[in-house]
Amino acid sequence: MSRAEQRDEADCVCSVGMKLTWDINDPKLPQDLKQFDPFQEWTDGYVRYIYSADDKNAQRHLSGWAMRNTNNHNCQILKKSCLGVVVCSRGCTLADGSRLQLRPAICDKARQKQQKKMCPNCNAALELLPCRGHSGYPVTNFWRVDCKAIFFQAKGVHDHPRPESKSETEARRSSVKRRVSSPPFTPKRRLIDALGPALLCVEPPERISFIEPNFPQHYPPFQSTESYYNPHNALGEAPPTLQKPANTRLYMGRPGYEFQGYLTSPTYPVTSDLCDPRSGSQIQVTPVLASSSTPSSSSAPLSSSSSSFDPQTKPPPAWKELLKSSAPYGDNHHYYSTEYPCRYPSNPPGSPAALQTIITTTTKVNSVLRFRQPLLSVGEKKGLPGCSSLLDDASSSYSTEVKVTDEPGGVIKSLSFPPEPLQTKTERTDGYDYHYAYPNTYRYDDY
DNA sequence: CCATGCGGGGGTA
DNA sequence: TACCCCCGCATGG
Repeated sequence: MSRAEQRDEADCVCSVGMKLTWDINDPKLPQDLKQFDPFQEWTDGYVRYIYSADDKNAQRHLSGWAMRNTNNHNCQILKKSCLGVVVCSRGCTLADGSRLQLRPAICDKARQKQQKKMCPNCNAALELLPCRGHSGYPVTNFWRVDCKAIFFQAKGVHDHPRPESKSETEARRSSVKRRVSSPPFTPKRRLIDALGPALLCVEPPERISFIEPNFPQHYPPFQSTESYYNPHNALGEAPPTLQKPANTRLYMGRPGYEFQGYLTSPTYPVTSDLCDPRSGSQIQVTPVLASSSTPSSSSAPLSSSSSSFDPQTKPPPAWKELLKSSAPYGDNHHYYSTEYPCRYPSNPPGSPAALQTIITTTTKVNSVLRFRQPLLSVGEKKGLPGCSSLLDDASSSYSTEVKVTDEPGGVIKSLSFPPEPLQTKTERTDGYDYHYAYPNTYRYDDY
């Protein structure tokens, strides 16, 4: 790599994964990686990240979104699809103005059970708002392990609010256990019973820590490019700097049909992604974050926010495209499907979204891989956990140069998302029911 | 209990 | 053949 390229890379405020051109299905993934991306908890959009194989969160295939394992019949690539978010079917507003946004249980049975419960606030039924962010199908995340790296690729743009994060859910769960075992019955107990661990967010934010220190719950005032690209970031000993782009992003409403800037749970840092093309409205954030949110910072190393540096990471509303009513969940969700603004975004013809759908295949990649790379050791078992790399034999290192080809990766790379103005005005027609404007997630503070 | 993974298998285009 | 989803099983916290 030339010096110029190195510099370029250093200056480029872009994730490592997105800088390289690759697709999760490629026979050969980039090799000799020198940098890794810090773990991203809330990925959204058609993004790619490359984590260190030592990154525990990556090893666990973690995601803030409730993702469930999906069988793609390919042991090399783990595929997970988004379950959406559980909300009050009535869309009631909690005392603090927030709304209920529970994390769908991953386990099918647990989820069914969960949905039978009532909204602790208005006693209405709870409803699962499915994700249809990927051409009508749930957003999918793909994980693939290569000896020294864990490749992550996401396809689709979540068209629903964020559920509480896994850590929050767990924190509450444990919290519930503690309480349930002591006090007999209190008004609050009712809520607990109603939602199980889901609504007991009584723990102070501090308690809700992520598996790794990498998850800044408190955002430091600044982050240098160095820290961002520091491989150690992904190793668990991350410096206390802002480095979780997606994670720090407030799920801002999308222009035209946003959730009116619904935020994630109160425990999340108040940061916004003003550079998010989808963020039509802007939020005033703390000076700290504001600094990394100014338009000019989109190219500044100060912010590691993927949302601010990578257009592909934050595709414009157009991405919500194809959420045609004919989609899988088309009718069931009268409420959401017909009124939920994000369900009906406009999608300019030939939008990246449309193109992207072209590269979403993963199933049975083995066969593909075999075709493309005879040397591939198909016999390899379980690529993910270990270092089963199917690339062991790939003596030649993968070119890290952008290859503009007809390959999936090439397509991605060549894509340039339409500037947000394009759809800043879509469908927020009058009829829009703001029931689903999520100013916040629920918060339980009637203690 | 429930999160996760795995893999068989059905349905559809 | 590609891709989606469901289901049961096993494991582990």
